[in-house]
Amino acid sequence: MAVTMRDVAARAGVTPTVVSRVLHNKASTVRVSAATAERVRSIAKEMKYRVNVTARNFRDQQTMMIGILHGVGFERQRLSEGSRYFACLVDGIVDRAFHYGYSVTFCPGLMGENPGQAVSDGRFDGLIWYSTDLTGRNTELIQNCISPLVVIHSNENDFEGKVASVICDNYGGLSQAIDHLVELGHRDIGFVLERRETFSEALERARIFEQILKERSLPFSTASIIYAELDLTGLRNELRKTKCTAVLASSETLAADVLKCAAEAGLSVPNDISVIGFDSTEYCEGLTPKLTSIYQPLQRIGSAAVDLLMAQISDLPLGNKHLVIPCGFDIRQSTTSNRNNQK
Amino acid sequence: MAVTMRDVAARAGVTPTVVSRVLHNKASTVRVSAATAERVRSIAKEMKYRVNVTARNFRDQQTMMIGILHGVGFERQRLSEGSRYFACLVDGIVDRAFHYGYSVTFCPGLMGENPGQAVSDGRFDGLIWYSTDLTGRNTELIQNCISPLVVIHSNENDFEGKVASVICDNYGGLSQAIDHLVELGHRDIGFVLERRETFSEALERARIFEQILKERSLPFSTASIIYAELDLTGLRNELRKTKCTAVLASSETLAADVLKCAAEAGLSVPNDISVIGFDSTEYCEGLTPKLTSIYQPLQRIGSAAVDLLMAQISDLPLGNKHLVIPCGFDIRQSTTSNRNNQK
DNA sequence: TTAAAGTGATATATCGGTAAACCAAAGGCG
DNA sequence: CGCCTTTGGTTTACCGATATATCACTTTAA
Repeated sequence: MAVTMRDVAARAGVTPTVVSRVLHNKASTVRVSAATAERVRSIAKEMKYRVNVTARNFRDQQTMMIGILHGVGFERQRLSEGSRYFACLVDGIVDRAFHYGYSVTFCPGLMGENPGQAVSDGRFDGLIWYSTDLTGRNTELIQNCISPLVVIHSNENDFEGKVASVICDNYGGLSQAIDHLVELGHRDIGFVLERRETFSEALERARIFEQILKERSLPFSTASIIYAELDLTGLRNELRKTKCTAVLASSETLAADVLKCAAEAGLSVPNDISVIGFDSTEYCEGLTPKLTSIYQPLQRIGSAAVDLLMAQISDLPLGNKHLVIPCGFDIRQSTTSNRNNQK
Repeated sequence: MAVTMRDVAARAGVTPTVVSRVLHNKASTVRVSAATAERVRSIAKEMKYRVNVTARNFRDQQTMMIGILHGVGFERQRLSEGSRYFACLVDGIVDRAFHYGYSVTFCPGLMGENPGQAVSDGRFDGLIWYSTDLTGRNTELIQNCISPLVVIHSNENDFEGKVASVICDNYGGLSQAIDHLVELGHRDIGFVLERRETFSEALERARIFEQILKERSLPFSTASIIYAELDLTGLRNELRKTKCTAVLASSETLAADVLKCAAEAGLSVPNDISVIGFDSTEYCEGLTPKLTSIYQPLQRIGSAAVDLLMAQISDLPLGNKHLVIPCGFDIRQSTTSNRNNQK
């Protein structure tokens, strides 16, 4: 059906080997006359020859394919934010992989299996494991994986340093936010968390929040963590009675809820209370007041993971196999009001 | 490195052919003694043999891989909604493809190229083209594509009926919403659109909205389309002066804006004005009042596309190659207030 | 007793590309 | 003139799985 290298070779009156050499510029190592090369090239073009990628990959014992392991349906949990997280991460991964000539494939079904299996099955050259659940059995599977693997996560688990990983610098991000507030004169700072929160990342952030307050010798008590129920009445009351003059919210939508409740409670943002969110999408710009936010550069996290993976696949010496990507911080109106807001 | 069929065969004292037969239950067509079969099976298991997928695919001249063609960075446009659209669609596609034993791969770089190329290159067995931009050159490329291809889109372009496609029944969805409003006694119904909207789907919905109103002999004028700027002041005024007693918003976030502006304008929802959004995520549940919404069953759209594609790949006769997936409609408080709200 | 039918396995060829080894002819040099 | 080197190729083998053809050896039927 398709035009093969043999077809081109026949028409050019040479052997497939010559065609292969010409078409991949191996002329530097092996000798092909300029005339022959030109002839082969033009015939190949004329016949619209294209390499059969599967054939080459088979021969080279590679796949030029990266697998993304992730849980099934995780994006249904927190639809909007999870989806964005997913989409941006994938965007970063796909983009960078493409740059290396690699494609990216999904394999949700493989989650929970031995992750290296898919690689040794010849499906992928390497894997990116992306999940918020890095506990129990998963930890074990990941640690024992002998295939090229990079884990993208957010918690402290470092798999005894064995597994390459990309994490986001929540500590740095929160530090920036808190320092920003302190500079503005705040001392009583709260953290808003959803009561139903099982999302480990939010809990992790709350933990780090506490740590930083203590490091800065800022007041921390049980009252520093404010819980929001699905029904926002409670949050409204909490805000009304809290002595915090600034709060961080564990997510963007939660921050939006805080803004809403503050307004309902008759509190002016940022004059009565300053608010900082997590994740800085255009959504922040649409809120009133515009929301100051810490954010994770998701695309960069994705591309960094690919870089780490490629180093493993190519057996390059990789300097640091545990990348910590700094968080971004966008200052907007919810902490600075009518001063200039950056960006 | 990896255990091959030859290794297993050698240990079992048979030829690779026998191993192949045993491991794929071809015993029905070819004869293998029960004893040999058992021996081979246990040795294969003991040696942890797994087929080399690339090798088999090469031999069978297939890839067991579906490619998703989509624009680069489209999800940056309307971050939250685009991401969700993307994530859910992909979820549906991946899930269903997996069910057929297929994997799904991204190839953003191929958008704009001849889509069939990737298939004839032996990269994929078929393609799903997913884009809001199905105009101009893309139309031509799609029409001339000879490879298995399914297009997921929303506009009327049917490519002369040549190309298999999945579209969402915007007409049906909007009809339900409008009929729902009419049943509640509304006659003056508006459609809220972002002024900056280039998102063809929203424009398409506005067009259908107009059509349905006319079919129902409901009043339609230029005032029936309400434009929202990024700054919501205008929208607030529009709502204040509109004579519409109900509005549809072209997206979920826009509907949220409408709720907000209505509140600011002193209008009670749904008593003074009823609001219906597009897309029904948990976000709708979090709004006050909870938002009645039309929605696209994105996962289903994705899986339907895979079904169509598989039929083409397997050369099965496919009954209808133009699937229209019905929209869902969730009635909540923003149209019915304190009556029972479904689900 | 012998040909036909059945059983259980082997040998071969192939998918397309390419590295490695090999080789014929032309040119260079003492 | 004979030997060595360079040039420009060709031959061969292989990656792993598997369909197809083939082949010994039984068993059965006439």
